[in-house]
Amino acid sequence: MTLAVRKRIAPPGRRGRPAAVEPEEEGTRERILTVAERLFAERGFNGVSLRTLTAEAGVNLASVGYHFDSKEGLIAAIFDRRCRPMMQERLRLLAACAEGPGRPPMLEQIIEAFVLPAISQTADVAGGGATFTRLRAVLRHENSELARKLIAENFDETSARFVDALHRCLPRLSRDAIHWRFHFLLSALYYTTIDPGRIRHLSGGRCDPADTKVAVRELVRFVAAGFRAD
Amino acid sequence: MTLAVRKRIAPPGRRGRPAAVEPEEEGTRERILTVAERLFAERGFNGVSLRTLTAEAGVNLASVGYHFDSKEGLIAAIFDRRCRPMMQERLRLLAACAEGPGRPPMLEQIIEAFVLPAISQTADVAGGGATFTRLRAVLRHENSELARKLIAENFDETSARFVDALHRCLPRLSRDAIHWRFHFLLSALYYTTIDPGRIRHLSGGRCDPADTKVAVRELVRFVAAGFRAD
DNA sequence: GTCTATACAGTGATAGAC
DNA sequence: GTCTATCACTGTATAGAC
Repeated sequence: MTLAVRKRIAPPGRRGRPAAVEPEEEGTRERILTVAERLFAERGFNGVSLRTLTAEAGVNLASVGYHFDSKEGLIAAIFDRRCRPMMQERLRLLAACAEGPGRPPMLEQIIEAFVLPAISQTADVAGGGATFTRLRAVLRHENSELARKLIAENFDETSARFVDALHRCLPRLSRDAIHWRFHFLLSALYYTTIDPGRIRHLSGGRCDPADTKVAVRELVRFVAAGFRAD
Repeated sequence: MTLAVRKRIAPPGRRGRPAAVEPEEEGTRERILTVAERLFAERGFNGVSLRTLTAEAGVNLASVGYHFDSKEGLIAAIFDRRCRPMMQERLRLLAACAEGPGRPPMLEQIIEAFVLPAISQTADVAGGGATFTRLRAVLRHENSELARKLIAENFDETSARFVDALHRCLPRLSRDAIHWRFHFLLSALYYTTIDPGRIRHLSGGRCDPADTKVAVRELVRFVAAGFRAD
């Protein structure tokens, strides 16, 4: 057994270090969120009891109820913490889209505004983005109803905004066609972040989604052409 | 506990029924494969012990070892049973691709040859195709190393054949570009079969991958245009 | 060849002694 | 807290019955 109990390491303390940007070094709330995100991603939502979770985080069992009401409230907060900044970034980039000389076509700009924040977050291993991506995938196959609800709450509004923008960009397409093609945009984004190993393997290591720049470029090029079909 | 033991029901027998196409009504081997596929899809590979599995199937514990050597051998046989006919169908359709008046362009034919058998199998709920699709997804997130191995063994060769065919079809593209676009083809196919609910939800129910004909048509149109980009 | 009963060695979890 | 005996359960191996 490699468990080794992992005694709660004393927090780094404030010795000589200037005040960080964050309001506090690592509060109970943030600590729970970070540990829960990792554990849920590793063992699934039902695979982690609140007892093991709070023990691992070095906090009291009851603090989950205090900060998040329930276990579902906890995972909802995890989603919120990751999705809110990503959605804001998507909408910021969407608002910045504009036609102009020397700029890519509007369609390419919109697609990039949608995928760039997601791919950047997943690529941010240190910041926990990769963990959250994995958590979403694990949850989807473990508790699809809860996953469906959380994804709807966090992604529906932004997705609708992009569907509208894409339809304004390609007005000759039917609403259904736009939806189908948006679905294939989601496909490319999802599969690229969730299973980068398959293309790496098939290409003998030559194509690697870990190279964010190349991945975004290839994805935008392919999907934009798909949207322009017929 | 709802186990209920399910005493091995006496096989239906051949009473008055003409000899079926299959060699036997339902042998131990087939029974194990079918039950295991369903249980693994529901509870994961590690979530099902050989004891509960054999009890559910109404067979002896040791018969798994006899027929499949090990638990890994069992899941390998499950993959083989589902993948072999699908791969044969893919290669048969690929061989049938040809240019000609009144036929779709070669590129569209190749893409359809790749996706049609997969989507048909997933749509075949009664035949267990949907269960196998779910099993693959669950396994991928539970035991990625085993999943990677099984997917490589069962899909690598056929995929390479299609990559070659696609490159012959679009010789001006680099090998890397072909691989990236094949990756997006896999994305569209994977996401369409694994999460048909998302587009159904976003489109207010108007777009539904359960309509196989429409799904294949939209997928082929989008992906073919993507392959022709630039 | 097919199937069965049973034995075996390894696992994580747990409860009680210290 | 820390060690240890025990337990329930796992996948696998084998000897023998049809």
